[in-house]
Amino acid sequence: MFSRTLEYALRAAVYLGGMYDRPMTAQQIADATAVPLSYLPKVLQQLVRANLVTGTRGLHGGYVLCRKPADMTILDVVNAIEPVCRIDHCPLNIPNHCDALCPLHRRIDALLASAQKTFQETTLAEILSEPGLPDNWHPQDTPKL
Amino acid sequence: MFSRTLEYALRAAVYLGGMYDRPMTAQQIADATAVPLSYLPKVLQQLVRANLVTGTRGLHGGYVLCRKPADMTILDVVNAIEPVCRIDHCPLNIPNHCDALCPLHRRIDALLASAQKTFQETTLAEILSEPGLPDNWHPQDTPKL
DNA sequence: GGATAAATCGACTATTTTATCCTTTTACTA
DNA sequence: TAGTAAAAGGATAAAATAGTCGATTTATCC
Repeated sequence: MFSRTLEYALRAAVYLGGMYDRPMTAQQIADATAVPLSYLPKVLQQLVRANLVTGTRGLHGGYVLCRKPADMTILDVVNAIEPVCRIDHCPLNIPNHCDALCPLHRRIDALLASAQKTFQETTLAEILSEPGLPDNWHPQDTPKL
Repeated sequence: MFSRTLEYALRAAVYLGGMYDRPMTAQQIADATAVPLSYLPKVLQQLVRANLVTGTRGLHGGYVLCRKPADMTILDVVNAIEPVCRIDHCPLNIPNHCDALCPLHRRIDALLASAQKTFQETTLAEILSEPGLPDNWHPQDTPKL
C-alpha cells in the first residue's frame, strides 16, 4: 500500500534524524538502513529537492537533515516522495454527477485524510525517542568530529 | 496510495451491489463505472476467484455479487485485489534487531491496521444507502426481467 | 443443431516503478 | 595544484502494473 521508495525515504529520514547535524554518506545510510546503495541516491535526491535534506559533496560531505527531527513529520517525507493525493472530485465521469464526492469516494477520501492526519502528527523525533531502533541508528557511540 | 485496479474493483463491486441479483455484463459495468472495458474483465476475474462475484456466460449472463451488499465489506474487495500486507517483522535486516517492530515500522503497521479496520467497518450496503451515487447505479428504473 | 451473447483465457503491448552503473561536478586536504 | 571523496546527473535495464486484443468456452434461444 505504500511504495517501496517511500519506505526507503522514511528509513533514511529517521536515520538522518538520529544523526542530526552529522553528514552521513549514502554508503553509511545504505548500510544502516538496508536500502540498495545504488538506488538510495535517487531517493535522497527527492528529499533534497523537497528541502528536507541537504547533500554536500566532497570529503566530509554527505547528507544532513535540514530541520531538527522534532520539526519534521512523516508527512513531510510522504509529501516529498508521493504526496497523498486527496480526491477532490468523483472520478466517475458521468454527466450531472460529481459536483461533490459520491459515497464511495467520500469513504476513500476520508481514509486518505485520516492517513494524512496521522502522518502529520508524528515527528521524526518521536520515532527516535521510542526504544527499539537499531543501535547504530543512534550517534552516541560515534562522536561528531 | 491505492492502486488503480483496486479503484476499479471497488466501483464494480458497489455497482454490482446496487444491482444485486441481476447479472450485469462487463459492458454494462464498464459503462456505468467508467472503467476501461478492455481491462475490466481482468479485474472482475480477481473478484470471481476470490468468490465475491460469480460470472456466468452466455445470453443473459453477466456478473452477480455472491453475497448481499450488507454482507460484503470494502475489506473483502481489498483483500481480493491487493491484501493489506501488515508488517510482521521489521524489514531492517540487522542482526539482533527485528524481534518486534522498530518504532518506525510500529507506526507504519499501526496505520495499515487502522486502514484495515476502516475497510472492514464499511459494507457495500452502507455506501449504497448514502445519497450521491450516479442514478444509473440504482436499479429502480430497470426492473429485473 | 445453429446462431448468438456472454465470460474466460492467453499472448502481447505499454507504462510506471524500481534498480544499476557510469560520468560529471563539487568540495576538501595536503 | 593534484588527488581524493563525496553528491548529482543521465542512460539504461529489470520488474511490476495497467491495458489491449483475439481465440475459446459456455450458456441460451430459436
